[in-house]
Amino acid sequence: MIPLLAETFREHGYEGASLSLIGQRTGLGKGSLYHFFPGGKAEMAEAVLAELDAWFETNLFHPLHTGPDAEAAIAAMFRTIDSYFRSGRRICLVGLFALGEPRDRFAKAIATYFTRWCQALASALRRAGKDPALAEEFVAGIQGALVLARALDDPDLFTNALARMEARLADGR
Amino acid sequence: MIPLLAETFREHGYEGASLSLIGQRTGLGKGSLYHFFPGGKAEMAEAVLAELDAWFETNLFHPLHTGPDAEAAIAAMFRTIDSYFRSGRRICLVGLFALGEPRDRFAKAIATYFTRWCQALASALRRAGKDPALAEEFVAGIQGALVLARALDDPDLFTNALARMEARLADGR
DNA sequence: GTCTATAAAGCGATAGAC
DNA sequence: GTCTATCGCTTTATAGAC
Repeated sequence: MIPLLAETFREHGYEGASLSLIGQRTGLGKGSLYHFFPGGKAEMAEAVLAELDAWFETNLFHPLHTGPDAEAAIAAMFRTIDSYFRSGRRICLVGLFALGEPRDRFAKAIATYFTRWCQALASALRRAGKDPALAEEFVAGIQGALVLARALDDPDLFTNALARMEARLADGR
Repeated sequence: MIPLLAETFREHGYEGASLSLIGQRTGLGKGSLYHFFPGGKAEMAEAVLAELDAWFETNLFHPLHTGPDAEAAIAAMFRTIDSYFRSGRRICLVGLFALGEPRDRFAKAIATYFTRWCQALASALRRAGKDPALAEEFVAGIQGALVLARALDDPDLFTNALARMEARLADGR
């Protein structure tokens, strides 16, 4: 259910994902949708952001913070990210919301997502003996690579960008 | 006229910029808007993208390609970019369009923008004796930094990101 | 050229039968 | 819980007076 909503928002944006479109994708009528989400579309988006937040917390931030081998945790992050964003064929919903109109409405969830990502990565970098300032650079690099990959319709741009970041770490730069 | 349209699309997105909102910002009624742009909103966006393309060609791409001092041209690009994006307080309209729904409709203009930027920067990097592969990395880094700065409502993130890119060049990395 | 009025369609949201 | 029907509003776009 939530994944279907997430995919609809990802592909059409918050405004572009009309209730009728959401109904088609989920196979539910408006009555059912408002039964599960009395708050309407805004509540659907909140639910999506909450689930997304939980997923990243479990699969990315927690391992980065607590993984015994920090270097391995960072390498695992790059693999997880490549898989999550379908090697550049999928965009970041939070990034899309951040750039667009819905930013103000979901400002807290958006800010939390990026703050936690940067902090978790910085923590792992520190423990791995690398420059923690790279965290912002990598998170921004990932977001930018998603923009570029989608703009040029070339998913390889994303995969290559991830590879270059890992190479920078290996070089000790 | 076009700058007013551009700012409205930047702040509200393609779908969020309704004709009534555009009318408010430009001070024109719908009759006047359709007089100048018979194709409606799509034609307004096309005009904005065309003007934007011309601006970047003149102020960024051309200097990067033909500037006698390639290193100085790259430094000038960073200054121009910082000014254009209001030190992180303004987002990139093309990046926003690329991530969102209007991507397919304006695919050509979007792809051209990023392709030319990467090519121009790669050309300057090559002539400056740097790694031309950094071009994609920097363009993506700029886009990602704009996402992050807006997500966290912290323009300094953008300025700092630009500074780190320049530092990487100076270090010969 | 710029305005008002209006058409036709789609939007989010609600009500109520089942 | 799920559906259909509907409300009120906004949207893009057009028509026509001035």
